[in-house]
Amino acid sequence: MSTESMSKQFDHLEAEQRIYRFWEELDLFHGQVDRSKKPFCVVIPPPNVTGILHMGHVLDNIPQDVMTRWHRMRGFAAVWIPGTDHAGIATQSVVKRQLEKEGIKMHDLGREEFLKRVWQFKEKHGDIIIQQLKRLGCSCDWKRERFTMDEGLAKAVLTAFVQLYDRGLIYRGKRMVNWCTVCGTALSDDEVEHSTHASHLWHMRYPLLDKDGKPTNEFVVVATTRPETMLGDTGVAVHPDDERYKAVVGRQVMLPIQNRLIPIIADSFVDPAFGTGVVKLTPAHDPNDYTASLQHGLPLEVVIGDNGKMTAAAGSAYEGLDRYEARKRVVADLEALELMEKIDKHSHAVGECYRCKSVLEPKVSDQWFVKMRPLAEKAKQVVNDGRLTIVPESEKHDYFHWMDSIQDWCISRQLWWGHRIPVYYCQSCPHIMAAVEAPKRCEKCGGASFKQDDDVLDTWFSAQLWPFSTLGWPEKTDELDFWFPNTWLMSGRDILFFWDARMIMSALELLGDIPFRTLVLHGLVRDAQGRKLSKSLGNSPDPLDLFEKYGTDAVRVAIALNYPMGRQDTRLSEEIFKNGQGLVIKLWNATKLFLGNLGEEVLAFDSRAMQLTALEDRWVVSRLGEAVRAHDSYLQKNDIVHACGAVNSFFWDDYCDWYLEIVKPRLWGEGESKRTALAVAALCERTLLKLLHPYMPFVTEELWQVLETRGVVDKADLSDQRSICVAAWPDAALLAKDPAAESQIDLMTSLVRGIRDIRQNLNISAKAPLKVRVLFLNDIARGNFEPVRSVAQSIGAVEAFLDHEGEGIPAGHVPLKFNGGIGYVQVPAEVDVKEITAKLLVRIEKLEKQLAGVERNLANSEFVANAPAALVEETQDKASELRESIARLNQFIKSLR
RNA sequence: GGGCGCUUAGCUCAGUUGGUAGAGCGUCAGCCUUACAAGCUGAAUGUCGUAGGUUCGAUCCCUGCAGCGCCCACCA
Repeated sequence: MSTESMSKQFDHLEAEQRIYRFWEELDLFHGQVDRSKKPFCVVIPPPNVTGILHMGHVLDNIPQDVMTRWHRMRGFAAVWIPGTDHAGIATQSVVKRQLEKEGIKMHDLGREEFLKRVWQFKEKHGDIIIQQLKRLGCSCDWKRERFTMDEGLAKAVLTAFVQLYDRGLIYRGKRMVNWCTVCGTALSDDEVEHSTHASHLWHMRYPLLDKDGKPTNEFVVVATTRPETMLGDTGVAVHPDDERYKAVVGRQVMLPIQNRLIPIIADSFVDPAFGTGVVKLTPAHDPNDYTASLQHGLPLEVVIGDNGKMTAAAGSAYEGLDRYEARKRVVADLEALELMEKIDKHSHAVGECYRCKSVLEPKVSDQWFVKMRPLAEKAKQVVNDGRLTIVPESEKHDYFHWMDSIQDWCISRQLWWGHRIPVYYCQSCPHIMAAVEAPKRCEKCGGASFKQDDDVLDTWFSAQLWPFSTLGWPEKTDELDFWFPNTWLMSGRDILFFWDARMIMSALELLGDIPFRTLVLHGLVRDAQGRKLSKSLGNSPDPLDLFEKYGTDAVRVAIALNYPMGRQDTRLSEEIFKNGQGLVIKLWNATKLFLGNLGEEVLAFDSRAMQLTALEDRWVVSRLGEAVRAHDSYLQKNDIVHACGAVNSFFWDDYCDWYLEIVKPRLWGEGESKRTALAVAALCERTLLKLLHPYMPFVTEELWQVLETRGVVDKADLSDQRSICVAAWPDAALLAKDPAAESQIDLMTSLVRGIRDIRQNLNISAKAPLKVRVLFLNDIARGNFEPVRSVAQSIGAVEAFLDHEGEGIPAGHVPLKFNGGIGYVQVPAEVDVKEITAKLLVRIEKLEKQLAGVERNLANSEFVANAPAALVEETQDKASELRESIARLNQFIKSLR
């Protein structure tokens, strides 16, 4: 590509997919076990197989791609393992709904046929999210793509189950669990979301019987938030020490509507201060009541069915009614019976399903559980002793708290889509067996007939194995040996407990090691008003729209520069994407400037052997090295914002705004000076493209190819030249710091800025030549000035710099301060004296304010006595400096009159 | 109910061994300067949430208060 054909801007719509195909053809992302290199392994948090890309994925995956690309370029044996999650509940309900649209009921179809349909659905839609991750530029090893229900992973899941079962860490038990009536399955405690609802506290009268079981005119009044459950009451409880009710303990009440006699018992779980101090007991539908019923031998009466509708036991008047409809009905019926004492307003928290948001019902049922206590202890240990790092550290607090209050994990789900629990019930005896493969004979009785458990496992059960199941566990593979533990894991804060914590526990238990060395958690993105992104609010931009509008590189770099580090969430606005786009354009144009001046020449240089004499060349190389060092040290600390920011500000502020502006005259000229400037610019270009590549992979690849085809070659750069993806990361050691050059350029830029400031203040045009007298603080400053004299002259449009001699401000000059001395700019005759005076007075006022502050400190004897000597001295210098400046300005104003 | 975080320029946010504040965007002013007007140059703007405490000195450390947010939680 020649300069002429380098288009005006980067056509991201045309280029991105072409470039991604190019990478795939070269097979650059396939990680190989290579023991001569250091391993780097990241596993993607597997998106739902039927999902589509949203901003959450974008947020998750950009840092992973940045880290993977960075390590790959740094010569690690890097692999980023992709894949998808079968997402039990979500996928099953999508397919179920789809079938219903066709008028097919899932249960009519039967388990086997239904699963066939889900697989078909998966085959059809499973690739969408993968293609979208490619659009995002993710450099995943697609040859290692996995699915949580593929053959290998299924084996891992069953093996894990059997091992935990054999160690006594998995058991079956009758418990009260959270039941989602919409999804039709039990959930774990972590899948419950609590939210506060404004509701009522119904006070209901239960007619009291006397000691002999005869009706009385008395009542006990119970308070409840769920009146419909009274149909299943099998008792009433009061606190044993509650004087108000001591007399009635042991007596019975007539449960209204049901007309059933139920006992009044005493139990200390009752809070006498709440409501009336009397609690109705519905053992089948309340966890506390269930516990109490076990102690007091109360029966279970199930009145709400699995589908959220009232059962036959609720009575024929209620059977089949939705639970909320039944609530209204019960309240009305009790009112009609004059048994409703009062209804208070009351707000309380209810548990909701994290998937479908419907209100959960407590339900007593047989479920499978994992014993978490022993696992949690080990998981705390590895974080405590620093083997596993959590970033940001503040999240450790939540982690430990969760581990400390952990309950056993309900892993059985009453679904069809998922890993079927590998437990077999002998049909000839009560023995049950857990096995990866269906057993042939019963260990106990030798029977050959088995029934497999109907339930499937929680999706998070398979997800927790992801860091090692994707590497081949339970087989002893080379990959597992090399890449486990994973290097690094990035996830949103919202799945710390669902996923991250459980991976830690299962890896420790099953492999005896941590799953990854560093866990990095990020916050969420919100919209410009600070609201959560959600479909219903319509405030969640489609990432693909953003890619098309701004370019994927622009979106990526914008996210990187605004990443929600730590606990803070980040607000997204179109503004940041526009800025990202600006950076892409700027990079494009800087390269265009460089190539435009290269002409048809071939530029083969050796950066290691370059003898830089021009000050700006030495300076920019020094700054470049500083940028590499800053970037790497930030990214080492997982600080993507500052890492990317360091490169960004070098590129824009140092390279474009100063270096390129300074060397333009050299580029327009001829000869060695031009060649050197081109070589330095080429070094900067090549280095910048590499530094920016993890953030902006597409445009940097495009420009890298342009430089390659134009023969811009650094002989010192032994990069693999096929693609920037495998180019060698810049070596900061070759870009040594040059303090002399830095302070010289610093002097120059501050001087030029001072002159520009005066031009603006006095309305002197940018090009009008000025005469400037300079007075240096010392010989060092004078020495620093000489090499930059001509540069400052051209950049500052200065006709001549003259040495200032003598006292005070020369007549008709306005003073400025720079890092190294004082300058006096000769004021052209046509400038308005009044205007200058006014502006100077403002400046004097500011200086005087500052001086007052400093003098106050110095007047304080305790400050002088206690502050470090160096600070006191510094303050004194500052005071005299300020006094001098004020005096100078006053003198100048006088001289104008 | 328990725990945690946040409060800094008009907006979004940086700011660690405590030494009176920064960036980007926006605003204003001047520039179409042969890479880029999606650009360049410059300017203005802050009792660092509030009341105390420690200190010579507090945006920073401690305490109370207010507002916002997050996580955890079976008072019916």
